Amino acid sequence: MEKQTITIYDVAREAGVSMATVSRVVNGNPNVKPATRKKVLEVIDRLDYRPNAVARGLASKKTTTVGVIIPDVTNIYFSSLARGIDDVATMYKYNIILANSDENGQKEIQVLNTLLAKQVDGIIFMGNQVTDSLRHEFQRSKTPIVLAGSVDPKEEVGSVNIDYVAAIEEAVSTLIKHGNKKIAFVTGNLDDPINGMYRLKGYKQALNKANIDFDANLIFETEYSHKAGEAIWQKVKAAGATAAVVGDDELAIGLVNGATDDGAKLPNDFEVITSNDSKLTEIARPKLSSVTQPLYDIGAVAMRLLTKMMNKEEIDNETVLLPYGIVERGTTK
Amino acid sequence: MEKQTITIYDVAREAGVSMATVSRVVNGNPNVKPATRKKVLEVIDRLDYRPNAVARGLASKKTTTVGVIIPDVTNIYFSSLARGIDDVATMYKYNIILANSDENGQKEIQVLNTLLAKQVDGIIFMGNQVTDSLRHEFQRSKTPIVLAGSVDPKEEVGSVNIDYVAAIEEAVSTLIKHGNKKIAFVTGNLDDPINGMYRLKGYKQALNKANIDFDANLIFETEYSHKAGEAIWQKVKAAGATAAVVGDDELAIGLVNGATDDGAKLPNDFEVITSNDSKLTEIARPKLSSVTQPLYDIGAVAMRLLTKMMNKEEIDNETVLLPYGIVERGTTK
DNA sequence: AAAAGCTTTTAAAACGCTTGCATTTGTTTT
DNA sequence: AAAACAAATGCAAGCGTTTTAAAAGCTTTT
Repeated sequence: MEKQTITIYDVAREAGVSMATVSRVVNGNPNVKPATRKKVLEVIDRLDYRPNAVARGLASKKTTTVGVIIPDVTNIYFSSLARGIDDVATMYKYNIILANSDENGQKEIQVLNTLLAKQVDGIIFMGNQVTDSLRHEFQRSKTPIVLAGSVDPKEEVGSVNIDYVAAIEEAVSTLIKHGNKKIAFVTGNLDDPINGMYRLKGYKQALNKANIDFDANLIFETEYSHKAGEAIWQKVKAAGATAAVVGDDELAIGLVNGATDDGAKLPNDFEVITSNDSKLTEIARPKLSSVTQPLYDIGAVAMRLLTKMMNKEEIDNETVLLPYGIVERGTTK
Repeated sequence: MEKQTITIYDVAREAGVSMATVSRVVNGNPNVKPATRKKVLEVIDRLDYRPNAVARGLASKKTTTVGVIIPDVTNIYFSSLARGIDDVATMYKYNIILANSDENGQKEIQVLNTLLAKQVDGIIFMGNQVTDSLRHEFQRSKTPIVLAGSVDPKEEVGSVNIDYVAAIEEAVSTLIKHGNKKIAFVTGNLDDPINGMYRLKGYKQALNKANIDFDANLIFETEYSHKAGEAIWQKVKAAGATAAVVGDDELAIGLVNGATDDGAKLPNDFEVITSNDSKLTEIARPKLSSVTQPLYDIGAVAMRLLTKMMNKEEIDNETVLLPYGIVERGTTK
């Protein structure tokens, strides 16, 4: 008893029409007499027919599937975006192939290639940098791509982000306004333009406006993890910082916990503003002050943008910036 | 200038062999003379040929894609499993179609159907209950399915879990040993057999062994969120509980934060043991004592089991239980 | 009632690959 | 050197749809 699949051909025979007609009713093509449609629908129902999407994909050259390259699903920042992506994908009848890349350039390229082999209709990429080899692959395939919460300085591909420069400038200015002069800049990989270019730029601009000299000793590059945050506290403290802007919530909590466990009282002894406003910020104690970002929306808008590209619709702006804000919670005075 | 795809046929022509031969080298079939293989490989490289997975899928009836139904990627418990799933999927050359279900029975069925339409080779299901209609769909399709961190009391489908009964019994016994008599049982939906059957059973068994009467007022059913945890603190307190076992880490942190914000000092005024040992337990302050589960491994083993099923390999045991433990951190004396 | 013009329906050719079977080529045996 | 066998390759029939061009049915017009 093998997996006995029933095909469009069976339906056609049973209904006494041609495959083409069945195909039309399945696809909602209006050129079908209501009576015929009804008859076919009945047979479909009776036979419990389910169109084979693979065959459809081959014939129509559309798979209604999009690839999503994500550094790590386990990181709440990215999983929040992913949720937004999946929801609007579903809304537009697409499915998502999710692939973790660990921000490893080689894996990214490999994954990208298998996604293209699978004929995805589009791709959403999250990751730190769009390397040249990656851009090369993007170009080669004519498949639409949009970056979500990720940036391509050359702006050659669509993307959805917030204005990281302005956001961090505002965060740092807030910290300065509170009287801090030595503010640590704690982020992940500086090769990521979000960190090494935009956020850093915002940081410098804020210092500049306040006539504070830039001090390279206050720049800390580490990984996005709680442990890394705890570990870096001693260094931050040793550098004499009285506050920090941090590029990732988990990292920020690590720093806060490192400080607290070390006897510091936040926000009086030390202030922190983090960057992602994930739900972790409300979970931590004290609650984290943060740049706010519409995480879910970044994913949702990115996917929406992608649907437009896949449909070859007119697009006014391929690089969209969503609004950000600053919330002060327990880690700022 | 349309997306000009080059096919196996082009390669065959250029290399002066038949499609069959090209297919063989692409698929690593050993029946090809090394010299021919080399020649074909060169052409493939030169033409930058990339086999169309959709066509392959249609011809071979294998898509090397598995469907993953997940309640919510944003929940760290599930995303940890998902990470394990994806990693071993990649290891075995599979890709993953990820679909959020919100534990909504209707969405689950719908998603399941589109996954089957896409001809996935297998399915990993995470969700609270395997309803009859779901089981019906499982049965109907001959596609292999395994549950990860989810349970089917009827044991009709493969699954990977820990022994929830024993784990919670041990957790509660620990709390009893610490002198607690009124222990709250705080979880999500009791319709989920993990909560309503297994964990609850473990809870009752522990009470029973200690000759403590079961008190229905100490059972709290809510949703898996930080907010819900904060909210339920007052009720837990009002019920006179001096400790709690909690079914989800985010929920547990909510409860802990609710207590702490209310002036309670943990663990002396109140003890908590949570269930999932996700990274949140280390992030929270005080750190959460917890039942430990190998989250990543549950996903990984589930996927490994699925590969065996897809390969029709012999399987000794379709319902596997992984080891659990108890770690006492800051929320127990 | 033939001509015109629509609306429906059908036939059959793709889509790009895998695979069973037949054929060809090459190697051993006798 | 013919016979037997093994290795390598080619042929062609699928796989289950979509889609285009052509055919068939109906209505209206004249």
